[in-house]
Amino acid sequence: MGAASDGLIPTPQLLEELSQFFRLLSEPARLQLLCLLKTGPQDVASLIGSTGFSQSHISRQLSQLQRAGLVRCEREGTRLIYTADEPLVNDLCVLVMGRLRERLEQQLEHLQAA
Amino acid sequence: MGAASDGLIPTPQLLEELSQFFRLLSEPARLQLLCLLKTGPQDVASLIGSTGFSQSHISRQLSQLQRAGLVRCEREGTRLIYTADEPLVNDLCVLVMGRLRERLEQQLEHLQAA
DNA sequence: GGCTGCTATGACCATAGCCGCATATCCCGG
DNA sequence: CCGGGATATGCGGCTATGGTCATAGCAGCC
Repeated sequence: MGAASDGLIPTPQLLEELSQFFRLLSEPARLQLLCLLKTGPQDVASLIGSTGFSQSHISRQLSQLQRAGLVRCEREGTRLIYTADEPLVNDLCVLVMGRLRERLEQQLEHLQAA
Repeated sequence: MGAASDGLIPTPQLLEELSQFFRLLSEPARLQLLCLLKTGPQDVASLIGSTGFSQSHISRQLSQLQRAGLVRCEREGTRLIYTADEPLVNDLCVLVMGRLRERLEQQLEHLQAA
């Protein structure tokens, strides 16, 4: 399964868009923000407190995520409440985590065999 | 499904490993190599020809992919034949492509509605 | 309107990573 | 064991981006 697109070579544009998407997740700070927001909407102050990053940094990263549609925000008084708006990210992380786990197990048993 | 880990905040190490994995896919060159190899094993010369990149660049990228276990190689005479060794990558790409498609459709109908 | 607190942005530095050139290293075949 | 082709690696230039500081913009409240 998943074989529907096997054998197809993506166009350069698609390749670029795919890699740009993965690039968003390739930064620990952004991934952390997404994971924090996964647990529920939060305002910027909370995110700053949880991560320890500067306000400007948080703002930039959230902008990127918002432009990509991974996050959305709404005003609450003077604050902005951000919300993760893409279950796909979580699914991707779960898949990759499973893979990391498999690899560790393989390394472990390879070690025990030797 | 996939909801088993909702609400869990990854440790810094896990965050780092996840993002490192995504970083591998965040480079068009590497993603292209993976897509080319997805169609079947190839030797380095073919990859150079298909991509137009220099030999040293190809070699470096393949090294990275190999260290990550996404690719594996075996000798055939004097040449190295590389093989994509991870269906996960294709699955991830399919998921993201579906998401890109959805977004384009939304933009389209949003345009028509206006 | 002016003040206050929150968020976004411009300027800037430091670093990481891509990429090619030249060269070293390796491995097969003779 | 040696030669030649194939692959890996040291080096350097360049660009992109993470990260901070200072500051501008902006929305609400008195």
